[in-house]
Amino acid sequence: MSNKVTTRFAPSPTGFMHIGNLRTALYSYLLAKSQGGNFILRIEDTDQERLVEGAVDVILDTLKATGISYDEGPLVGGEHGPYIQSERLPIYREYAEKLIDGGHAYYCFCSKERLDSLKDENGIGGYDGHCREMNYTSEDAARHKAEGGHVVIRQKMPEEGKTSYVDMVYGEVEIDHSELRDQVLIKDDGYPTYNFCHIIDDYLMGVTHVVRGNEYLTSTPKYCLLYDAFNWERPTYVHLPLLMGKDEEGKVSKLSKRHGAVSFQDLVNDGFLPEAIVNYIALLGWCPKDTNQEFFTMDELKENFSIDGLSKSPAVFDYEKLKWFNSEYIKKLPDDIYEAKALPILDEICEAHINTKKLAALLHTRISYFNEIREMSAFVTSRLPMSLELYTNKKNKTNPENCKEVLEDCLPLLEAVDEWDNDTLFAVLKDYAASKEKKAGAVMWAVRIAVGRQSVTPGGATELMEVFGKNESIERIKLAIQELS
RNA sequence: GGCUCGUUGGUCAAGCGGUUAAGACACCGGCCUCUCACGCCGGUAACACCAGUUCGAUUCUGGUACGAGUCACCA
Repeated sequence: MSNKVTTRFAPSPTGFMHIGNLRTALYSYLLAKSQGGNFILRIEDTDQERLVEGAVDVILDTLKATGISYDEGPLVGGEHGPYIQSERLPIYREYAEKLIDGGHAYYCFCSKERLDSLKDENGIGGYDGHCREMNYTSEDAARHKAEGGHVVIRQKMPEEGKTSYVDMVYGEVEIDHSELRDQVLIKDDGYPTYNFCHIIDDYLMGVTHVVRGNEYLTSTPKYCLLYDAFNWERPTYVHLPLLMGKDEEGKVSKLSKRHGAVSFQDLVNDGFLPEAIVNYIALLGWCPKDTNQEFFTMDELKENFSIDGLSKSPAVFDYEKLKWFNSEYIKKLPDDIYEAKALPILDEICEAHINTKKLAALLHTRISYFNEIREMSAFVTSRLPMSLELYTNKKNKTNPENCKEVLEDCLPLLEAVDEWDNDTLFAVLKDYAASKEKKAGAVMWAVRIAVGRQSVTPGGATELMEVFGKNESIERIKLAIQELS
C-alpha cells in the first residue's frame, strides 16, 4: 500500500444529493487532490430498507456535473474493488468472525422488542449488555437463527478507561468508555452496519484521511477501538463543521428538507450553475489562506485548499449569497451559452410575437437563477392588472393626467414608426420630449408604465417596446389611454 | 438528561498576545441612467459573559450562558 494521501467519499444511495454531502465530497476530493493524492468513491448501500432505484446514478451524475472525479469507484473500477458495499458482504463477515475469535465481538440474541423496551420515554438508551458474556458460538447463532430468532454481532466495548484521538480540525477528542454502547456490527439480515463496514473498507482501500461530517466526532473512538482490535493503524481524521439551515423562526439546525431546496438537483433545476454551487459551498466552512479571493475554479480550489483553512463552527447555508454567486456566474456566461439556457424558458412562456432574444438580453444582468426568468417575465406573458398610481413619479414630475397627454401625443408618432427597434423608438420619444420641452424621463416613464404595467421592469420604455413588437406595444398604449380616461 | 464540539456584525468569514478588528452577501445612501438591474463610490453593524495568566487579551486557561451534534439492527 502506498503512502499517497487517499481519501474517499462514501455516500448512501438515498436518491438525492444533499448539499451538505456534496460539500463533504468536495473537501474530501480537494484534500486528496491538493496533495496529488487518490480519491475513491464508495457506495454505502447496506441499509436494505432504504434502497432507492436509480440512486447511484444521481450520485454519479452529481459528481460529474460538479467536476469531482474519482480515481477508483463504480464504473471505473480500481485495485480495491468492488466499491459497492452490498457486493462485499463476505469480506465483512470474515472480519467480524475474526473479532469474535479475538474476543472483541460476540453474538447477541436479543430481540428487537426487548431492545425497544429498554429505551426511555425520549427513545434514548438501548442495549444493556444482556448477551455479553454468553459466548454464543457460530453454531449457537445458526441454530437460534433457524428457530426464527434474532442474531446480530456486537462489538465488545472496554468497561473502563477512555479512548482519544487527534482530529485535524478539532484537535484531541477524548471519550470515556462508559459512554460507549456495544454497537451492532452485523445486523440480523446479515448486512454490516456503517459502524463496521466503513472501517474494513477504509483499511482495505488504503484510505489515509477520513473526511466526514462532525456528527461522527463522538462515535469515532468506537471506530478507533476497532482499528486497535485488528491492530491496524488508525487513519487521520478530518471532521467537518456541519451545514445548518435557518427556519422561519430563525432557529438553526442541521440543513434538511424543511429548509427548502437542499439537494443539488433541486438547485440545478431552479437554474443554479454547478460551478456557482461548488464555489459557494467550498467557502462554507473553509477559507483560503493569504487571499481574499472568492471566485474559484475547481483547479484553483485544488491549488488553494488546505486543512488549516477549515472552520470549526457550523455554517448557515445562505440562499441569498448563493444567489449572488450564481448571478455573477450567469453574468460571466458567454451570450450563446446564456441564451441556450434562457431562450427555451422564454419560448415556453412567451407568445410568438415577443422578441425573446431581446428579452433574454435584458434579463442577463438581472436574474440570479434561470427560473427567475419566469417570474420576471410575468408582465410580458399577460397584461397585468395595475393601479394608476404607478404613473405618479416624483422625480420626473409625472402623474396620471400628464401621462395620459403624453401617451395620446405619442400614439400617432409610434404608429408611424417602421423601424421598430430601440434606437429608433428612443429617438422618436426623445424628439417628442424636446418639442414639448418635457424631460425625457417624464415621457419615458409614461410609456414604460403603459407598456410594462408594473413599477419595476427589466429595461426602459423603448427596450420594452422592442421586446413586445409594434402591435402589442400600440395595443398596450391604447389600453392605457383608455384606462386613464 | 449524559457526553462531545462550538461561540467575531443578520449571514459567510480574516485574525493565530499589542490592529483604526479585514473582506464578501444582505441592508441603507449617492453617482450613472428612458425605470429596475449592472457598474462605481460611500455608510450602518461584531469579538456571548465572568474570572485568571500577562505590561497588555478577540487571541492563552478555567467556569457560566447559549447553540449544535450524538446517545439506532440509519448512515
